Parts: sequence; C-alpha cells; structure tokens
Amino acid sequence: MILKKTLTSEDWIRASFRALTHGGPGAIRVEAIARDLKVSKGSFYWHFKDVASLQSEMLEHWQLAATEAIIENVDESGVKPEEQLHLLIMLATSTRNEPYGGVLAEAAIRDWGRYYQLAADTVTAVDEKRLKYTRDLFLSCGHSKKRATQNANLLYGSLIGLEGLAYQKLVNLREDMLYLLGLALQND
Amino acid sequence: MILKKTLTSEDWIRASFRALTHGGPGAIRVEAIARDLKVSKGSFYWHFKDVASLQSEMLEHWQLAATEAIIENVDESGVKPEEQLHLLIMLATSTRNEPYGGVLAEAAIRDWGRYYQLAADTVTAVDEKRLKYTRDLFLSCGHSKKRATQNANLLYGSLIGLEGLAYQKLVNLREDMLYLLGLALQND
DNA sequence: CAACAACCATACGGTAGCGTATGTATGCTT
DNA sequence: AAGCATACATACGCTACCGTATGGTTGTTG
Repeated sequence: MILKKTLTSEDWIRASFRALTHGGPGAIRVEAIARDLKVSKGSFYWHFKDVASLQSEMLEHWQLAATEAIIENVDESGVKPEEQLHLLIMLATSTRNEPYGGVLAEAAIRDWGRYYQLAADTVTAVDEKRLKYTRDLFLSCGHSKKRATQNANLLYGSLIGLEGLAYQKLVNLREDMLYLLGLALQND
Repeated sequence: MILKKTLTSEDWIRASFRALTHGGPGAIRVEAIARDLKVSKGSFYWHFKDVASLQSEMLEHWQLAATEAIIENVDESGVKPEEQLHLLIMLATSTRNEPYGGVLAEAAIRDWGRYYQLAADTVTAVDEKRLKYTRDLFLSCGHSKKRATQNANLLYGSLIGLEGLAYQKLVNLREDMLYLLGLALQND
C-alpha cells in the first residue's frame, strides 16, 4: 500500500504529533498540518469536529500508548525485582521508535500540560501510574514504604530531568540512571 | 511612585515573562501584552524593534538572573562543601520570588528551548554553569572526577524532573532531593 | 446503472496578530 | 515661549488561521 487514496483520522493524529514535537502545542494548526499531509482542511473537518477534539484524541491515544509500552515488557520478563528495575531503565533509556514520537513527544506533551488543562490531567494520570509501578518494584525488593516511594520518585524524576539534559548532550542518560539505581538499591 | 506615567522596556519584559509563564511561548504577543499593560502597541514598538528583539532581551535578562541568584548565596556561606550542597538544595527547593517568575519561568523557558534555538542556547549555557558548579562542590567533598560528575548530573537532573512532579503534587520536592543528597554523599 | 455515502476541494466570512506610518500630548531645554 | 525629543495612540495593510457551506469525485450497493 504505497499509495493510499484516503486518509484516516489516525493519519491526522500522527501528523499532529509530528507538528507538536517539532513546533510545540502552537503548531497544532489545521491548515499547516493539512499542507504537510498534502490535502486540504476539508479532510480534517470530515474526520474531526474541530481542533479541540483532535487535541483530546491525541491525548487519549498517547495516554494508552504511554502506559502500555514499557510496563508490559518488564512484567513478563520473569526475573527478580532488582533485575526488573534494571530492565526498566534499559528500556526507558533506549532511543526507541514509539508510536507517537517517543521521548520527544512525551516532553512536548509535558510542556503542553502547563498551559492546557486536559494535557495536564493526562500527564498526571500517566505519571501516577508509572510512579506506582516503580514503587511496587522497590517494595518487592524489600524496601520500606517510605523508602520505596522516595526511590521511585527519584528514579522517575531523574529520568524526566536527565532526558532533557541528555538531549542537550550535557549528560549520559543511561550511565547516570544506572548509577542512581545502584545508589537506590544499596542496603546501608 | 504609585502612578508611573511612562513605561520602561523593563516593564515590558516583566509583563512578557508573565505572559510566558501563564500561556507559554505562544503567549508572547505584542497586542495581548499591551492590553495587560493597559497601553497600546505603539509603546512596544517604541521600546523594541520587533518581537524577536523582545524575546532575545528576555532571554538575556533571565540568563543573568538565573546564574547569579543562588550561587552567590552559597559561595559566601563559609561552610564546608557538604553543608554547601545542603544549602544549595534548600535554596533551590524554596518557593522563592525571583525577578522573572522563578521556577515557573524556568520551566517555561526550558520548554521554549525545544522550539526556539536562542532559548535552547540560553538554557544550555545556564545548565552548563550550574552543573559545573555542583560538580566542583562534590569534588571539594573528595569525590573522584567521575563520581562528582555523576552526582552533580543526578542532583541537577532530579531537581528539574522533580520540580515538575512536585508541581503536580505527586512528590515532595525537598524531601526527595535531600534523600538523594544523602545517597550521593555516602562513601560506600 | 442509479443512488447514496465516504472523502476531499474550494470559496467565504470573521478574527487576531504583526509591523508601519503618522498623529498627538507631555515634558524639557534654551 | 518656541522648539524638540520622549512616549504613546490610532489607523492601516497584510498575513495566517478557524470554522462553515457547498460542490465535486470516487467507490459501493441494491
């Protein structure tokens, strides 16, 4: 299927994610994306009611992909929790080709949440799920509730912050994350 | 001076930072900010050549304020490096009233850097300076070059990431940062 | 093959912003 | 008091976007 005759709403959503990651939330504009897709905006208003509905569909799709992605792989690895944490970091620090733009889209959506409530709610839901999952892994390592929470917060918070610094070539993401895991797993 | 007759370019810059933190980079619009300042855009084009020059002046002002701010206080504390790191965290995690909007403006500018090269360069310059400063503190604690670098990266990266999570009320910023400092300062 | 639905193009009115041009008021200077 | 610079107001043309209305094209189905 080299030549697709008609577009799907999925095509529009993917193109919108490209726009988002390249130009920020302000780049989600119907006519600009239509030019990118080489169609007219008549197509857009066939598949969507308006821009707001496109945005909400984007967030819905991302929320699903963002929570399913890594957690499944780790769950079914069948190794002990310390190894699962290691695997989690290896997966999270790999430059993967995710459906909606990977780590770049994630950062863009996180930014988006600062000025758009629906994006903020979506990001918070995703963060809560990931934090809880990570915390449970530390609990499985025998850590106390308090320490498991702190370790999970640290691991996830560091990942977010270091991803940005790594994008600027200021740090080595995986190296620093693995170093942190070593610190967190020390039983002093 | 309750009633100021005329505005300065500084007034415009401060108002532009308010717009940036509230509505993102896309909210830096002459006519909107003019309404906020209760003047016409004739005033703007008197003080600035165009929007691009306003943006570059904003970044210039922020870069200065962002590097001077905390480092000075820590340098002149006259305590040992471990205490300086502790002080650094206490200052960085205090909800301070900084000139151009504090931690909110910082996040907004960091986002801005993803879609605007000049902002990206500014953020990188600031990050490099802060990372180097923190690394030197760990070196003063007797850490090796490699470990000092990793600790500094971790501390700063975590700060950035956790600030966002703390804004969503998902973590306790200061508690988690101090916990990390404890881990980093352990001599295993 | 006629009718209908899916999909898209085109054309329109309306809004919001940028930058410029020019007018105007208020001080300061001599 | 006249003149001049400062600091802003107003009005204009231009562009880009949103959403709608309407028409055209293609494929599918009875």
